[in-house]
Amino acid sequence: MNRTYLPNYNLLITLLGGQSFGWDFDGEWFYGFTIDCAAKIKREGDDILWQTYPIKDNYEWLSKYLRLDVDYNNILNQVSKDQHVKAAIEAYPGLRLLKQNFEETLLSFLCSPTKSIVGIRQCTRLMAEKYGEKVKIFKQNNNVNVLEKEVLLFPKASRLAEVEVEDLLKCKVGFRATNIISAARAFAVEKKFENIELLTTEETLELLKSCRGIGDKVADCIAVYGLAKDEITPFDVWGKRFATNYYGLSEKAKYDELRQWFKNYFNGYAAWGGQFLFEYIRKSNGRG
DNA sequence: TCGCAGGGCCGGT
DNA sequence: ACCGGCCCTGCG
Repeated sequence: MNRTYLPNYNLLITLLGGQSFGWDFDGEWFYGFTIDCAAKIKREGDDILWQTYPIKDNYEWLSKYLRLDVDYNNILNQVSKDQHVKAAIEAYPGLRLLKQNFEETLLSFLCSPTKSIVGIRQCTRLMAEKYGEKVKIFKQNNNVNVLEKEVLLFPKASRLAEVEVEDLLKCKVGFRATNIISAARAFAVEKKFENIELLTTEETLELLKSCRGIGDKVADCIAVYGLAKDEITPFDVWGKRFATNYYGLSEKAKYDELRQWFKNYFNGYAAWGGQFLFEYIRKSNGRG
């Protein structure tokens, strides 16, 4: 087991808040499956205890996924522009943004339209069970490694590219099935996203939106949670609510107007400001 | 039990 | 620029 000093990092709301869908918390450990790694993490004071599977002690993976390189205090200063954000930071101290694997983010957010977070989590689990690679997780008993559980990783695009629609429908993805399969093919066969990390944010969004099933909102989610594009934030129903309720934007404002307004307002850190506001307004409306 | 909304998107008007 | 339909689930 590894120990890493990591104060001011709210694992609960960051891992389970709706950025990612593969984490569970049993009251002590967070267990997660992603496309390339399974992990367990536990908070202990200012430290976290953690392990990765099947590649053990993979700090490189952990550091990238949790974005341990960001200057968090600077980000908080940058986004603390008004009473609403300040209240949200107060309410959810240590909330962070993840940088997930792009392939996984692409495929999991294709499951998201008109679904609740609970529903998306269910889809990703069913897809992992059906198409994912199996990984064994161990725990230590008296210095002996004992099998703790087997988890299934999020499926690869190359696997999803070859499944039948009928079969994928068993994962309760509904009308999103064909979109998921065609995006998986675009990724794995056409190599459509090969150079996506080199593109500007605008180019990235255009490329994503050229896929069936990816509109403004899903494109933003993939860009923020999978590519760490910090200067934009996704606007779902809750995002539109904080835009109108807190900042007086029109209910009829178009998506691009919202995106541009918050991009300017948060000066390059709209993703962070928006994430605080999203959690804040959502929970204050009873989605605890 | 039923109705509704859920981290929307697309195609027809 | 608007609007209904989509496949299904959890929740009041």
